[in-house]
Amino acid sequence: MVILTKSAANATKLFNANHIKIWQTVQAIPLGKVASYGQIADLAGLPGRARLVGKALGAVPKNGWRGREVPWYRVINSQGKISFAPGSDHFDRQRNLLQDEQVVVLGARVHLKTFQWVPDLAELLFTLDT
DNA sequence: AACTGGGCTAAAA
DNA sequence: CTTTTAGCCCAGT
Repeated sequence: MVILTKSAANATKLFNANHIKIWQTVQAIPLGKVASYGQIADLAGLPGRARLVGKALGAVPKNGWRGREVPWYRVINSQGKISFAPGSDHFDRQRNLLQDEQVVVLGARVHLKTFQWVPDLAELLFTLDT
């Protein structure tokens, strides 16, 4: 006998699944590099869902994921700018964390030509793993 | 079943 | 180079 429960629990699991993919992809961004929301969405297998990446990063568990930190602050928008309002607490926190790892932030801007993560094949395979 | 507003974006100006 | 425009997707209400 077969019971397919399309329950709320199941739905919740699917919802989290996308968040988890996003967190894992963000964990693959190397120290000192940044990526855009859209780039993370693409790498996570969720093309077109840049905004979901923003939401997922706002929902990162306090202790990280699977015992590792999720470097949410390495994700900025496609223009190379921090998306939080300049001067806000969030903005300052993100900028400080980036500068702590040698990423140069001028105003709200990071020079993508210099600091954007460009994963090679090996790195991509690694993220597809877990 | 609308409706809204986001840690967005590509393209145009 | 920067800013604006017009989509976009989706979770929460």
